[in-house]
Amino acid sequence: MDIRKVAARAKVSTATVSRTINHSAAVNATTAERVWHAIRELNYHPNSHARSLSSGKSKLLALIISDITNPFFPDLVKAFETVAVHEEYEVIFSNTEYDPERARECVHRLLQRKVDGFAIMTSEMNSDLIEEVRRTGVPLVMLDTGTASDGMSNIVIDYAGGIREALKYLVSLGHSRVGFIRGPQRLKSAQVRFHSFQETADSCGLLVTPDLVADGEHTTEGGFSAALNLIAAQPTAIMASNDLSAIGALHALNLRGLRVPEDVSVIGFDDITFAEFTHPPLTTVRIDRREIANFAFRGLTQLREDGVGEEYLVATKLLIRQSCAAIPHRIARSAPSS
Amino acid sequence: MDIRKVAARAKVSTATVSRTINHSAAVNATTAERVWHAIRELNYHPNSHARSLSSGKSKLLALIISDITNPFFPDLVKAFETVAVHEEYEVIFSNTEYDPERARECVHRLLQRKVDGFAIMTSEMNSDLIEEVRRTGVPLVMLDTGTASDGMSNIVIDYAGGIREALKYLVSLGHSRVGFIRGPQRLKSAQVRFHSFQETADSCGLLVTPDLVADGEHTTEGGFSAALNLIAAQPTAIMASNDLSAIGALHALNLRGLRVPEDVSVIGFDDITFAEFTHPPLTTVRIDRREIANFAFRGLTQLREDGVGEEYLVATKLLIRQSCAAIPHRIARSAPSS
DNA sequence: GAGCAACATGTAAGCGGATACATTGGCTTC
DNA sequence: GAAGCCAATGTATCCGCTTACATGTTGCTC
Repeated sequence: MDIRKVAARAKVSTATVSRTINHSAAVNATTAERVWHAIRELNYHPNSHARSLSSGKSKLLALIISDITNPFFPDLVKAFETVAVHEEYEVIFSNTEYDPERARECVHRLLQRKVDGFAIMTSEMNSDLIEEVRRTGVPLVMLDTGTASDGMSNIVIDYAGGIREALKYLVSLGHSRVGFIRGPQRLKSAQVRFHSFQETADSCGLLVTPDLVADGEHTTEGGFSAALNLIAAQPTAIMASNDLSAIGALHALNLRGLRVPEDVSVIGFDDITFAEFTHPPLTTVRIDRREIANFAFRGLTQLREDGVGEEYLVATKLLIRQSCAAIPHRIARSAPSS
Repeated sequence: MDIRKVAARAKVSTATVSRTINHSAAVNATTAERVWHAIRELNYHPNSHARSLSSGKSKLLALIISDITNPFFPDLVKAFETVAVHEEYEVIFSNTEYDPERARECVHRLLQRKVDGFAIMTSEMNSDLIEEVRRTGVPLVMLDTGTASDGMSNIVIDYAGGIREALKYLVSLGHSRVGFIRGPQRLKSAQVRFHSFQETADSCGLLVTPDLVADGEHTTEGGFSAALNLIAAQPTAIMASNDLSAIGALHALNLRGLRVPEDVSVIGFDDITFAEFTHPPLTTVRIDRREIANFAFRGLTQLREDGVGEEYLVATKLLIRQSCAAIPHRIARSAPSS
């Protein structure tokens, strides 16, 4: 079942069939109708490999993420797939498992598939690898870790703004001893969050002693043990670098008999789906993954058209739920009840 | 940069290069080394479309799921991708969004991509569509909704066993008024769960009055309102058709001031990642998604080799956490405290 | 030393479409 | 009515690889 059969059936040449399929304007409407008819009759589906081979376009987009199991990603993947499919692209997505070596393999595999674009939504990617992709000329959109330049666009999330808004909110509730659960400091995105926390704390006159900072690795387990450590410093609030660690913290607090938000307020970051269903529902900073996905797709399209990269800014937004409370005025400076 | 350049560089024919790349035994070791060397020097990556076109194999697998945003799927997708990539396959995955029409589009798109196999892990798929795939001769593995036959394998999850185990556990804790939150009854998997609940209840001498059954649509929102309805029937335990609705139920109960598990026990199904982090941690029935993924991949491989489908059985397992408690003996038959 | 495996390598024909270029026929223009 | 044009379609090449078949080499047997 190939284009020849269709051509024979419709009594035209293969060229005309091809033109019809590709909606070329040069085909007479009547002829086109005859061709479509033959296509339907034969239940013909063009071979995309042959198409890609001769046209040089695969209509395939690569989406590289760290780990689909991390609740940050599913929304992103879904949104990206939705736009892509809508624009007649297929997406191949790949997990790097936070491993630069796997990332390298991913990229190479996908390069062979001649993808028409790379959306790399992860940080574990060596700069030489990125350079390699750049040199191939395949459009490339990065998240946080890129730079808008020739052939590459970058999506920047306003982590700093989010952290600032969140911390100021805590301060407005009367908190002054705020603990922070950091993410892996090798990730730029985690660095920025922590840095922004420190800066905002400074500007608000909060003292950030070392015992108010713990490492949570951006996981629930990490958040759990980090919170356990933080408890000794008797914070009235804990801010986590992401929701997963905030959830871990919630559990640690619960285990220690500390009530949230009465004894300790907790605030997360990302707004994963589940944040709404923790106990109590988690106040957090939302990052809109659909917006990221849309920017990524748009960036790729743009790059294909004029080759010049752009920078896209994704805003964040504080989402107040029920895991933070004001400190009763008269005891605002004392330790949490215990 | 094509195979010709490599051939020239290594001073061999393109055939030899091709053989080398494909690890054909016919190539002399010394020659092969020279070829690999040239490949490395030129940083050559074979064009997979050309490969697929001439070999007839795409090394591409289609994984069709309902919605990556549903926490049941990420583990499955990841595990499937892991085995596939390990065996040099790439996977294209697609969301049907629970929509048969989208499912049809997915299948057609992927048929054009000449995927070497379909893993359809979703139920919203008309039987004629499945028949269509079957006729193409592309290996096909289904979840729950298929039948082991020519060119098609089926993975069967032991929902009934899981429900039975869970309900018997509740009974062993002294519960006799158990509410059930059903899933969408158009899904076979949800039907089976409910049916098994009724059956087990019968065999244990439990009375399942209509007010003890509510529809939760397998979502948190659905579970929430279903639980709200069930409360009127004063159950001592609520069993949900999946974890999402169990989580919704947890919230409803909490909202109504009912403590879990002291006042009402709750039990879920699936064991999504988050089940561990609810408050209290959710007792549930685990379905091992990695096992499903492995079966799916193995099934596809098998089908390619001998074309005859098999049936794979996935066991379920009760996971006791903290959302269920025994009814104090003397009030075992009375209504929950209120 | 002829004959013949067995192995290593080369040659060339597709795989199924896209598309540059050629061809055809009808229509306008002067 | 010849020249020129445009629209519609056809012809044939190429995309980059795999592979059947052809060819060349070596070593072994009798």
